[in-house]
Amino acid sequence: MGRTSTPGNVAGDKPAMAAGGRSELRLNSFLPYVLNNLAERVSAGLSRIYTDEYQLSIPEWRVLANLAEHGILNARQIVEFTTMEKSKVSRAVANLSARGMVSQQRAEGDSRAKDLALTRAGKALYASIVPRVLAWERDLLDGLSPGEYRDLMYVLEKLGTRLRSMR
Amino acid sequence: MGRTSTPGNVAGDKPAMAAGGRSELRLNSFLPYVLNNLAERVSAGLSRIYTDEYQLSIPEWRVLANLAEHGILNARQIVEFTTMEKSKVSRAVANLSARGMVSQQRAEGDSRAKDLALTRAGKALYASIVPRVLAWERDLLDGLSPGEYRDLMYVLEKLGTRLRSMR
DNA sequence: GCAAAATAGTTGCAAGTGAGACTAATATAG
DNA sequence: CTATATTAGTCTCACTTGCAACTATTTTGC
Repeated sequence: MGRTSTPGNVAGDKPAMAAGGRSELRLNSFLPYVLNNLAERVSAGLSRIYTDEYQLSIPEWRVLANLAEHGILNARQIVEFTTMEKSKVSRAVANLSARGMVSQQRAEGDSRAKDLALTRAGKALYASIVPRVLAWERDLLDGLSPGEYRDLMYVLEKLGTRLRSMR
Repeated sequence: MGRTSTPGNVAGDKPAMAAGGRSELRLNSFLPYVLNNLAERVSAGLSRIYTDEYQLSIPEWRVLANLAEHGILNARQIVEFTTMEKSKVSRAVANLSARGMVSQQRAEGDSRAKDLALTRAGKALYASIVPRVLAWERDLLDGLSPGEYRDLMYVLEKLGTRLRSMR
């Protein structure tokens, strides 16, 4: 599982050119474009599971998943984890709460904040969705070798870090 | 530029498990989640360039870039290239047209369709943006080795293909 | 050659969104 | 302490979006 050889050099070379200054834009090898197109299509494919079958919006699903994973969180923490707007999080929480999936309780020691947690029903909902989305991911990743998968996740992680340090 | 060794195994192993059926979801190694978070943050960072400084919305920028790259296109083709909603494309085209950046002309042989193309002003606008977005991308990619970059683009491409065959 | 289906593109409408004003509570500084 | 700044979360408003309905044209099938 060594280098992922690129048959036909699909991606083209890295646009380094620090000296020499070529400056043409090819969308198919422009990372922001490629990344966004792919992410949107992945999101659209996956979200059909929890929207169609569980009437959860994407923001609601993200809140659900983060609460499932981290236990008790307040809205600000969810904002940090998801990079969603705080108003978006607020509304997603309100909806989930109205549907009895999330409990809210003023936080001890800071009564501005609310401790959010999944209710029993929320956990059950989450538990019923997880296998479906994992299966979907598995299906998507099917063509990737373990090495390719690791490379991918590693580089995405690296880009995320880099991005954090850019502005 | 060989295997991208993963210090500390940031990404975790590929969730293959075809047999054995583990089923826990960890968001930080759940590709759709990681991909979307990254893509959104990349998009937010990059789009500041053409929104703040050129008053272009993201859909408008995408239309502009596709016309610059492919020459004459109709709206349907832009929809294909960008995977944006056709109404979104329609409105972006209308705006660009109103600002004199895009010309429209009924297509020969099919008078439902319109041949869209950049005007001189549209090309000039595009030409002034390209160096900025390329510089931004270069900055983002700075920490990546050429091998990592190729791995990334190759795997993203592969996922895109896979996705197309899923539905 | 014509009726029915398909396609290109626009538009109306309801829902979702982002930005920022706002309320309430807490932290900071002098 | 008290005044000021900061923070958590909600809410309002203007704008964007997605969907479906719609017009106009072209293609298909009989």
